[in-house]
Amino acid sequence: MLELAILGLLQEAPMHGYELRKELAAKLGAIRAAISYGSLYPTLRRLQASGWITEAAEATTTAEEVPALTSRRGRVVYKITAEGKERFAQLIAQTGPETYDDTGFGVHFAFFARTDQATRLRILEGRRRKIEERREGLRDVLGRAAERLDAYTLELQRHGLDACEREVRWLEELIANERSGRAPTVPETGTAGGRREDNSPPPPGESRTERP
Amino acid sequence: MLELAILGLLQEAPMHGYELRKELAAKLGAIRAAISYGSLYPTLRRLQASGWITEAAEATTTAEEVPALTSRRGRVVYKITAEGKERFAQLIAQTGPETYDDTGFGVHFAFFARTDQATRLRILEGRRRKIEERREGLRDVLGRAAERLDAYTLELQRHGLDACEREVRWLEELIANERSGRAPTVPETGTAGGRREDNSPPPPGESRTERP
DNA sequence: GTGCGATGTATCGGTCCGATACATCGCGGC
DNA sequence: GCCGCGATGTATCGGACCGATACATCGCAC
Repeated sequence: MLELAILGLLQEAPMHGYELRKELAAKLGAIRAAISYGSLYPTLRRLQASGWITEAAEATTTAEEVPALTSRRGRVVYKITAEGKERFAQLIAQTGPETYDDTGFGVHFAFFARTDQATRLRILEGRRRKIEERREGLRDVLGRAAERLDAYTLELQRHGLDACEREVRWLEELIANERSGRAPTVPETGTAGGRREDNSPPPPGESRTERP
Repeated sequence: MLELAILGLLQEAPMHGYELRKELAAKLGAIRAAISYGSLYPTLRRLQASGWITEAAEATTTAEEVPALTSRRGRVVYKITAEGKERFAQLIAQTGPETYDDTGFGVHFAFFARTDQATRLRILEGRRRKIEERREGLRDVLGRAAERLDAYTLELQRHGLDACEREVRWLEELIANERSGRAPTVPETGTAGGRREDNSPPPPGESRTERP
């Protein structure tokens, strides 16, 4: 998952570790906290070893004129390679069971703008199926095993069930929208005043600036 | 976290691994999928080594009369010890940062019936604080960085924000209820004579919207 | 000029997951 | 009778990811 996320972000711009972490937090803030360096750096190393990213060390203008007694550890900027882009395309289109858990789905969804429509639909439906199963499980417990559980546990299940139902509805909307060939339209989320209504959909194929 | 959950479940009744996993799934179904055996068995081993649980091997009536050519691997029933109960009491009352993340909060909440009111309040408020912070982060991104992100990413954030707002409201309700409610204190069931009877825990959110 | 918070790279131990293996049990179908 | 098959049941292994920690630089306020 981390691998996919990093490759996706580096596709937008070269970055160093710290930056990557922040961008990741901004992009995935809805589904998980900031990623740990204990995962980030080893993964970067692995990606580099696989040839999917390269190190583009900071252009310390007029570089080694400064002897640097303490071997200055400059920040390391990473950049995706052509192979890396291929790898990303492969990972983003390939779905497995892990694609539908909370984190996996979140990461895939965050890069939907770079995903073809058929895959988007497949992922949304897979996610919906999974959440529906969770929902059924919770209904079962609340129905059949209710008297075995205390009030707090029951309340937890109820809250979870509510979240499931809500997510299914959200997914239904997205799926319908996807089928009709449009990007997500903004449903009335109670809050939020004037959000720009013209969220011009990212046309299935992305139209981002290629290679800055 | 797993340790706490296992100790809590075994406090209700002795169980073997498989059963433990199912009960865990039923009790925590709202927050996480079934726990993996790759975590469960090593943890059971650790708990046993620490003296918090003991192995109460199946009461194979008239035991070793059967030679058992293939050394029959019976199921292993675990039972909490007095030290284990102490350990549980300590873990359930002690709060750290991990108490407020999704899993940690879920596990603590699931055992609220065995938690004193002051701790319950502390945990609920800590969780609320954490979710409020997440909410602010999402609002920031949606407000300040909106044009940097594509429509899908924004939609993800909106959905996350919605979930945060909803959870905060849920927590507010629980907190209000806690402050005005009476303390339940559930004694041990199963083991030893349960002296005090009928403690109907507080109705956490009895005023929910209708549910089938 | 000094402390201090943000930026920045890196490692280590530990928790938990997913895949896999293997054995027993009850039951329906042939 | 017996055969397969799904549920029950215990167990291990490699890998992903986290949290704590360490250490270094930079800009800026006091």
